Amino acid sequence: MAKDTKERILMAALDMFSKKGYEGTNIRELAASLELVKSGIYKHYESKEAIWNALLDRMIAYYGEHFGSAEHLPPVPDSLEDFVSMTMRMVNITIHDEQIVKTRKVLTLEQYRDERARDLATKHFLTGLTEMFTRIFSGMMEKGLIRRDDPEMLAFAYATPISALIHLCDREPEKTADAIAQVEAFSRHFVKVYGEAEKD
Amino acid sequence: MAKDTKERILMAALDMFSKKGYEGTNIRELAASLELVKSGIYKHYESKEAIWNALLDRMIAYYGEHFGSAEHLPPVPDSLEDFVSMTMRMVNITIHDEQIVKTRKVLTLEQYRDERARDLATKHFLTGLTEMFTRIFSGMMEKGLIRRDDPEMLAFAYATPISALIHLCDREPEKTADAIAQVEAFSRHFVKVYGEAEKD
DNA sequence: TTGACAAGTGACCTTTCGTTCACTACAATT
DNA sequence: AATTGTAGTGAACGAAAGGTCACTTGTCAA
Repeated sequence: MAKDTKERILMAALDMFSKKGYEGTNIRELAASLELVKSGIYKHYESKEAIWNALLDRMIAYYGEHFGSAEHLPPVPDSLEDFVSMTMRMVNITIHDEQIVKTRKVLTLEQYRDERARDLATKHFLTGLTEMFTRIFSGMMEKGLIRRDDPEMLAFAYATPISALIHLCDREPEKTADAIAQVEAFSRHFVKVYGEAEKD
Repeated sequence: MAKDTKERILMAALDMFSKKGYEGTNIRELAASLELVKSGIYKHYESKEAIWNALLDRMIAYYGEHFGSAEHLPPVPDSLEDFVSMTMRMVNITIHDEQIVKTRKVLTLEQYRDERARDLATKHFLTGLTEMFTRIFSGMMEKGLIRRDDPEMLAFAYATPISALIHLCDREPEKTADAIAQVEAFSRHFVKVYGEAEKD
C-alpha cells in the first residue's frame, strides 16, 4: 500500500488542478483528500511544482500512447453510417472518461502559464483530432465514400465543430445530452454534404 | 486624476487575470502596476472579489452592447467574396483587439470556477458567433448567394472552426499569421461547398 | 532478532496573501 | 478661513500558503 500513494497523489492532483487550477490548489487539501497529512506528500514529490511536472509528463505520455501512435488509429469506416457511429463512439468516450475530461480542463486552465501545457492543449483541441480525421478522410476518399477534396481541410472542418461541443460539455455538463445530439446532427449534415452519392 | 483610477484598476485587473488567472493575481502586484500601494486599491474596491465581479459586470455589459444587440450585426454580404472579406475583417479585429483577447483569456481561465464567466464563455466561444452567422446565412440564402439549407447548422459549421483558430491565436500568438491564412482558406472552402454557383 | 529503510506524523518555519487602519495631502464646499 | 470628503500612504495583522525536520511506525532482508 506504499508505492501506489505516489500514483494516488498524481490522480488527486489531476482532480484538484482540473477544478481549481494550479494556483488554486493547496497541498494541505490535496493531502487531506488522500487522508494524508501535507508533509506526507513531500515523501513522494519534492514540491508542488514537481507534482505538476510529473502530471504533465504523465499526460504527455498518455497522449502519445493513446492518440499519437498510428496503431491506435480507428479503422477507416466502411460506410457513411459507419463513419457517423464511429464518431459518436469516440465522442462519447472522450466526454465521459473522467480522466480525459480532467486532462482537458487542466490544459485549458494552465495553457497560458506553462509551455508544455500549451503545446499539449493545441494537440488535444486542434491538431490531434485534425490529423486523425485527415487519415480517415483520406481512406474514405480512396474507398469512394466521400468526394475527393483536400482531406486536411475536411478534417479541420469536421474536427473543430466537434471539439467545440466537447468543450461545451466540459464547461456545462448539464448540456451533454443536447451536445451529443448536436454532434450527431452535425455528423449527418457533414456526410450529406461531402458523402459520395450512394443512393438506393 | 481621481475618478479614472477605478477604471485603471479594472483594466490592470483584466490584464493580470488574463495572464495569471484570478488566484494567481495578487493585489500588491496589481497595485504596483498602477504605481499605487496595495491599500490604495481598497479605496476603490472593497475586496479582490469585488474587482472580479465589477470586471465581469463590465465584460457582460460590453458583450451585450457590442455583440448581443441587433443593430451591431454586420450587413448581409452582397457576394461570396464580400462574405469572405467580411469574415477576415471580423477575425482580424477579434484577434488583434487586446481588450477582447484578454477577455477571452479570462473567461477561459475562470469558466469552471465562476458561473457568470461560464455563461459568458459559452456566448463568446459558441452561441454568440453561431447566432450571428445564422442571421447572415439566412440573409445570404434569401439573396441566393448560398444554397438553401438549415442556416443554423451552416452557422455552427462555419463559426466553430473559426473559433478554434481564434483560440489558437490566443494560446500561441506566434502562429497568428498561419491561423489567419487558415481562416481565409477555410472560408473560401466553405463558400465553394455551400455557395450557389455564380460561374462566369 | 536486529537493522535499515520507506512511509507517514505533527510541530514549526518563512513567506505571502488579502485586508485594516490611523494618518497625510489636497481639492472642493461652506 | 474653516471644513469636509476623497485619494493615497505605510505599517501592521491574522490567515493561509509551501516547505522542513525530528520523530514514529511498520515491513522486510540479513
